[in-house]
Amino acid sequence: MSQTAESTGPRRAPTMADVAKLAGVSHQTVSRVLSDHPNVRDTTRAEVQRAIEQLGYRRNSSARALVTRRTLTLGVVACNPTLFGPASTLFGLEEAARSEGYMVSAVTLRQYTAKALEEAIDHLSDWGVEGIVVIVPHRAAVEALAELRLPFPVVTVEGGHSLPIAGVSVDQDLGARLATGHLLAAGHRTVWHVAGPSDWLEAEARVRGWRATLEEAGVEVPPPLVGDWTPLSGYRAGQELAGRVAAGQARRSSPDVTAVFVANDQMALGVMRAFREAGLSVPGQVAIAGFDDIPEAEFFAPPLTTVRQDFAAVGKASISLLTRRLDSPGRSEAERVVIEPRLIVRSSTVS
Amino acid sequence: MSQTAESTGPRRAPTMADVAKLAGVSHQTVSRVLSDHPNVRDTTRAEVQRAIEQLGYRRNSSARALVTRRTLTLGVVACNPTLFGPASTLFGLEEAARSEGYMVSAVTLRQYTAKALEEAIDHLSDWGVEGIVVIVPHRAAVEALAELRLPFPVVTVEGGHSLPIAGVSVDQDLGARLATGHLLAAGHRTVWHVAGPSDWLEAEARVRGWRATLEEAGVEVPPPLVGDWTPLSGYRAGQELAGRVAAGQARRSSPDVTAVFVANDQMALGVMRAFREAGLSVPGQVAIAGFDDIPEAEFFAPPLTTVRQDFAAVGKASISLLTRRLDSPGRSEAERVVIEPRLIVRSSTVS
DNA sequence: GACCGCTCTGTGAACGCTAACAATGATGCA
DNA sequence: TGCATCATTGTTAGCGTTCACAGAGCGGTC
Repeated sequence: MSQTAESTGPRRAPTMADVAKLAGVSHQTVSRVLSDHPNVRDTTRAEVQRAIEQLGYRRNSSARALVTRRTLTLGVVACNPTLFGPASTLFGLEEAARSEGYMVSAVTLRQYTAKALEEAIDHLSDWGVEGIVVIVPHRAAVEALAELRLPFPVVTVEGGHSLPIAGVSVDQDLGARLATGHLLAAGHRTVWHVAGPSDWLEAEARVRGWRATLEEAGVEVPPPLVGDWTPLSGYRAGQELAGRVAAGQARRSSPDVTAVFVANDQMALGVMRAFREAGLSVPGQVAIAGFDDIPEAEFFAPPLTTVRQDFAAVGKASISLLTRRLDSPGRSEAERVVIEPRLIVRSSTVS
Repeated sequence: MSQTAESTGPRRAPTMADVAKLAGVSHQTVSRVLSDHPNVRDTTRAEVQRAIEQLGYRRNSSARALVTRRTLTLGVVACNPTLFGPASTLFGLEEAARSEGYMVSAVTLRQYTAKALEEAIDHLSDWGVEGIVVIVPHRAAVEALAELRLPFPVVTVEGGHSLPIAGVSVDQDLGARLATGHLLAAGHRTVWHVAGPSDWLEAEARVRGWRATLEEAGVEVPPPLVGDWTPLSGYRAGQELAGRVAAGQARRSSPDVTAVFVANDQMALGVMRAFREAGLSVPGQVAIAGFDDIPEAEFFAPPLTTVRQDFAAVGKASISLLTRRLDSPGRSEAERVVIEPRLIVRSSTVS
């Protein structure tokens, strides 16, 4: 009861020659039919089609790639596909690639070292990808990437603007300004910040936008706390902040904590838990804004004001940047696409 | 300032023949060095290695695949890589595949129709995958899959047990029993259930486990509510349940709502929001348990009791199942791997 | 010294496809 | 009718590997 039919033996996959013989034409004509070449008589084409279906023939991609020198495969190096951002980007990216006729192969990274990145890229090169998208918004990784002289085009996602690599990114600075400005407009004297890890480019840009907004408004800039994107680290930062609220009137060394801009929604969740445990009401005593707009954010207690990033658009854009490069290998300037984020106001900042 | 060096022109990638010429040996010897064949003199091997490095030579995977008839590529069809489960599975799976020397190419599905599934598989076949993992725990999809007679092995993830396809799954029934049993043990008269969409196999299995536990305990089985995995649908179900609590003593047609087992954490979040808005305390008036243990669950308000699934293990197991099949094509029985879930008790069920 | 067996290396032929060119027949037009 | 043109098809030669086999050289055994 094996899957192969009858007793024909192991029966190898049919080849173009088999189809040709059955249809009574040359293999080249079969090839022409498959690649939609115009100069094939309709009756011949039909005959070939029938033979193809009858045999269940499929073109051998390796043979094809060998002679055309095109594998039609794109590689992706992703940091952690469990995070909402990278996962969504990957989703949009794969769809875009498929619709342009490419296959995408992904490699995930456990560590963000130059070595791990090189290994990942090596692995992809071994399989002959025509280009890669790197979704590792980590300073060290992007710098290592810039050093590498690769024989195919590379596009980064959130790779920053300082290095000469093509890339797509959301305007993190603007996002941070939207959130911080929103809190200031609500009447808060200043806005505290729980940042992401300092070696992440996104984290850094969000700090910049937050700081600039405060400085432009001429208000005091409190020292930012630093987390690692996880709810737990947000929880720790929240405890620290709650402590300051409690100290309150007593200690006048830093401004009151009445508003916090947290660098991502997961950490904001942790911060809110800490506040809850400390008996602080949100937004009554402290207003909180996050970043990302993960699907859960709307249902947090209270629903979280946050900055939405269109990750699907990011994925799509990265593919179009990459394929554009593949089509015209001449261009070498580092093209950049920037996508605008949007502020989503919910009840964690307005009562 | 193009990426190619000097004025050597477009310069094609070096081939085995180039390496052979430089090292003063035949291409076959180069091949032997690359595949670690024992019968090569050490000095020769070193010479070849040096030539390889000097030229920056890489084996052409297409040519290799053509002659060996092995693409060393595995395909994955995933439903929605934005969900925590599939994403984590993919993560573990990719890592396992890579360590076994395979590349993985993923295709994502927007719709769960037989047609979409077939297209996805077609796409993968076109690129010559040696086998595929299907992460689409949807009844229609799995049934369609069972109909397909594919020329390569297929492994499902959460594909149910009714069909003769190899697969890996978490024991959903057990998970539901753990959660429901936990709530009964805490003294609740019965446990309500917010289920996932009925055409999802996981949802169905969780309903089964929940119902069986109640029946075995000899308590009344309330009618299950149905959501679609999203927090919003959980919110709606929560409103419905909150209404019943309010009706309370008045209406005796169904048992009191004091405990709810929700089929995933995201919906549980929605349920909790609805309860909060209705002024119901968790776990004071109603206890809630979820399923999945997403990273956020621990920081919900209150932290959520839930069932943890080891998705990384699922991914790993699916690859080992698949590669085992590739290595011994004879076996055709539908092997199944079942992974045990674990109950994580937090304060949403105990005060 | 003839023979065997072993190690190391090279030669030639696939693998299944596309590209380039050649060949055929039909058609158009002077 | 003759010649150029075009549509349609076939033939041949690779693409860069690996596999199967052959061959050279060497040491040991009887």
